Amino acid sequence: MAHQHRDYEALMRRHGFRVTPQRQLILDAICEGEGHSTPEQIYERVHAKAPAVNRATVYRTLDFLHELRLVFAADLGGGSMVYEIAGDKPHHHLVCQSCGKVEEIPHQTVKGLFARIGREQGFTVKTDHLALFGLCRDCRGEDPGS
Amino acid sequence: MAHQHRDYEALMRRHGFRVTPQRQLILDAICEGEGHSTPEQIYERVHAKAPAVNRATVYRTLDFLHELRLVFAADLGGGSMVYEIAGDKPHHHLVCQSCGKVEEIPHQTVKGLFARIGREQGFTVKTDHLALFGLCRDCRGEDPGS
DNA sequence: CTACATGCAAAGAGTTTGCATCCGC
DNA sequence: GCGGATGCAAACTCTTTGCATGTAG
Repeated sequence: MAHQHRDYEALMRRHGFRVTPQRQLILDAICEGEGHSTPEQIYERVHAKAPAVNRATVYRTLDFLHELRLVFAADLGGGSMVYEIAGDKPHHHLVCQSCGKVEEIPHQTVKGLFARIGREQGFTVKTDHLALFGLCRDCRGEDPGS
Repeated sequence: MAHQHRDYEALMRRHGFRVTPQRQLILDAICEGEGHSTPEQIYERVHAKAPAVNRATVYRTLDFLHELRLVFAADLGGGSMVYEIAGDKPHHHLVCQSCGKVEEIPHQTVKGLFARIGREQGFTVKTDHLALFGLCRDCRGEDPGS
């Protein structure tokens, strides 16, 4: 299926897990998303190709892929977690509370903070997708009271 | 009821809202928590004093108090939001994924990042309680594969 | 052939909503 | 007394779980 990332099949097998069609379909669906996908979106993409696949399998597989570090998981506050294919450098998100727009923060910007926390508090930050909420360039200034 | 924070009654009335016994009880319960409380914990504290108060009222009131900025809300990943009385300087949290311990990050540590994001990306961060997940001093080094 | 993975259906947690009643102002 | 606030119960969303069946290795 030519995923852009490295040999996920070998990774699964090396850890003693099986490579099933469902796992491949779900991984494909995450890649198709080009960005963040909710479990429901992933389920729908998979379901379009393979109607027999169950929601529970999607949830179980997303946990599984996240544990194998094949996907990133983030809570962008939309009610569901969102998942994204791993492999590129980590990046983080700014979520506008007014218009809902999501923009990225380069890891470079955040790196210093994580390092400082490691140094000063002895805590290793493992958040792979940080989400910060606030007002984007277009919406700030429009939101007086709230 | 001598809350440590400023005149919440006037604030509510100024915005055209009513000061009800439920709202006072819920505010009290948040203060008693001394830290983060889930809606359920708050409900239980209120319910002990006033069994007639309903869960729905707790949820509605927490939203209400958050909108008035009388309480902070944070998602520490425990399944429920957590609420804390506002008024002190903002602070943020490190949540250990191994032992569950929660420690604080001084706002000072995070401030630089928020400022940088405002400067470089034109985005005003409004996250009042940031939560970062990872491994605390005691747990790092213990967690090889995962 | 055996243990891991899946499908199904049901349960579970946390939260929200419609509507009649209540009560603060 | 008017309109916001509450209680109640039901619904709703997202996710998890038990168990029988299926299948990868």
